[in-house]
Amino acid sequence: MDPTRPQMTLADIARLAGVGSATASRALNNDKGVSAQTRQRVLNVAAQYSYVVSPEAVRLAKGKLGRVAVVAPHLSRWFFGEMVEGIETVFRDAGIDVLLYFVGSLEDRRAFFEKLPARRKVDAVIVVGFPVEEAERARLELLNVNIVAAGGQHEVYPNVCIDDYRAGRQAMDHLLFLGHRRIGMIEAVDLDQPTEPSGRSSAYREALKESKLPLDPELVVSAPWGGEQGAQAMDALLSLKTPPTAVYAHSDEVAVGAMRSIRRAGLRIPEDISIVGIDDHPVASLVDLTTIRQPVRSQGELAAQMVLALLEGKTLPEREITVSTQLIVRSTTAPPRQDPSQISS
Amino acid sequence: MDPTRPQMTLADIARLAGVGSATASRALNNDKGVSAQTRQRVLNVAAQYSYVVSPEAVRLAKGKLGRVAVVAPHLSRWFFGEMVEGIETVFRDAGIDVLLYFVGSLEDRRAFFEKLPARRKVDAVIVVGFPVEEAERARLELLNVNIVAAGGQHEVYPNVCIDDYRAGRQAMDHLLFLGHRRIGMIEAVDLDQPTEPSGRSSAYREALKESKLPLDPELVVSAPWGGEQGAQAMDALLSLKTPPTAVYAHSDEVAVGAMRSIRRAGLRIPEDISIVGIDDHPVASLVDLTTIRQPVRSQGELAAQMVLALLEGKTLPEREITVSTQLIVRSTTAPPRQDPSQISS
DNA sequence: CTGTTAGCGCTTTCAC
DNA sequence: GTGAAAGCGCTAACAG
Repeated sequence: MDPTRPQMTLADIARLAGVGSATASRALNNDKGVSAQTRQRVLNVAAQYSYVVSPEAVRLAKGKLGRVAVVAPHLSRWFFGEMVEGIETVFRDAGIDVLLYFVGSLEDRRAFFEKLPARRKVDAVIVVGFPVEEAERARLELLNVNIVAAGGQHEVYPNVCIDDYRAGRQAMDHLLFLGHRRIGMIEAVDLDQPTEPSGRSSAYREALKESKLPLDPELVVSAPWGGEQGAQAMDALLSLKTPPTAVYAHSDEVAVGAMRSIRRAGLRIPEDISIVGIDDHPVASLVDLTTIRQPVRSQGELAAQMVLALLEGKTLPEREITVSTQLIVRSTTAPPRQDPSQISS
Repeated sequence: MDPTRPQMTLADIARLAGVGSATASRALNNDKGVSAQTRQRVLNVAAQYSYVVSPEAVRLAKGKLGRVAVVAPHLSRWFFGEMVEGIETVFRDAGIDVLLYFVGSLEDRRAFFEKLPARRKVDAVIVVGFPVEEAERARLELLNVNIVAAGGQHEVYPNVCIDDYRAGRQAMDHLLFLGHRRIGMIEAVDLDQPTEPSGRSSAYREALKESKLPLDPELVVSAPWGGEQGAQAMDALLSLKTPPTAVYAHSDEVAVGAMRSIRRAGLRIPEDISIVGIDDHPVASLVDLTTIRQPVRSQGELAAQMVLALLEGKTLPEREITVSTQLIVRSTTAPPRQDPSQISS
């Protein structure tokens, strides 16, 4: 418990084993050029004193850090936690340490890119779930290391993500196929982070256009990620003269919030209103929410593997990996009750 | 992007500024004993080349790591993510780096304590949300650093957590006050981690005893944390000859799963069955779940602050901080419909 | 105030 | 095969 650690040094071990420190080093590192005998002797002594090398010194001496930074704007939300789990697992197995940087607020984020606390501490960085801005990229350059994006698509860096447009279309096409003609959308935005126009939004417009349906602006509302916000957004939709018969939410968390609003308004799901989300968050199956599933943990794993490859000096076979999404039909979607044309006419 | 970073060294800056490296060091570190002029000159040169010190070298030289390890068995679950957010925030503000170790499976956990990857890399470690076992404690000793437990009560290490017994009693007393006499409990266990008997369970027994109610073993079921598991456990409870009129779940996630089972069984909440959870997970308010709220993020912050204090050599005013919990009544609990005495008689 | 000189603990030539 | 010695980049005495 003594913070001032009186650790043994390589030199100690070497002396105890009766060899030079160079030999001790070689023995401990499994380097070749040491007789089996000598090596064993060193190993024994090391074990006896439960000696471990000082990672700091090793790094100083060989110039490699063996560490990577993971930067995430959230940790308590399932998507991000799951992503980080995937990342950590891969790096741990590769013997690389993960330095975690949580940039929850805009302020945190600014501070991170301004101060670059990871400078000279990591061999690479993975940004999780948010698009890096122009100015931030310039700062990141200073790190002079490889950057990979996970879950927040990015043209500039190698990345792994889903096809947001496609996911959105899967959701919309499902609703359209069921016969819905008046569909609302709850766009997710992140108040604490700069948001870029998402394929999830354009999917809505394109789908309507292809179905020759009008784009009614009042059917589109924005809400920060999160259930409560989704609930509020839904309230707005419900207060319209002609509420939608179905709602497409950008995330399950938002969708679940919306469901509460619908129920509180005395309406039934899916009889009166259908709703579909994106993610297949664990809660989705618990509330029987129809959704578009995306594999999150594997996105994290893939991103970490990309970093590993980059670190080994390999060239990535593909700078961009898109993992596929899948419609999961549960019980929050059904055909509209009455012919929507009657409503609008 | 070149992994072989041709960084400038302190010596370079010193030469460029026309001073000795010691002076340069002092200037950069804001140490006193440097004339404003000289300091400015050094600072200018450093800025010009956007120089930053090598943390590795600094640490080697001064023997402090400035890093702490956070060990968590989950990251994708709200409780853990929230906890880590709190921890990270405090350490970041203190200029300390967080090394993240995710020990999701029993195997990971064993490997962590066996290999102690954090050895000589951190000044302290925070274990999040799980009790450290005897044997593991012995291994941890080898790290020779301060250990603090967050969210998983622990008699051995300084820690911050809630009073599980009290939380359980708040839940049980609420149900009893409403008039329930036949109350089921869904105990949470962690299959992937060794579980210790929880105050949340004894609270159930004590509450019944105090109310002079019988302890019916079939009313107690165990389930791993998680909604699906909670749902299954609830199914078991529903299949009893005389199902409970109320259920006390050890966590909200489990409770939400249970709610699905209840609804699928065609029963209404709270008319037919009441249910209460623990946590006040974000989803709780979305499904109007009555629960016992615990402040999670602040537990993380407090734990980190304890570490900070320990690192400064201070003695902790209290080795154990208990944060309080609070009953949040929403709409999943109500008095039982019929006099329970009629059922049991 | 500032420069010189040792290390910090390990890896890595380069001789032996 | 093995050891001696020179760093890796910085900090911390110790002189000036």
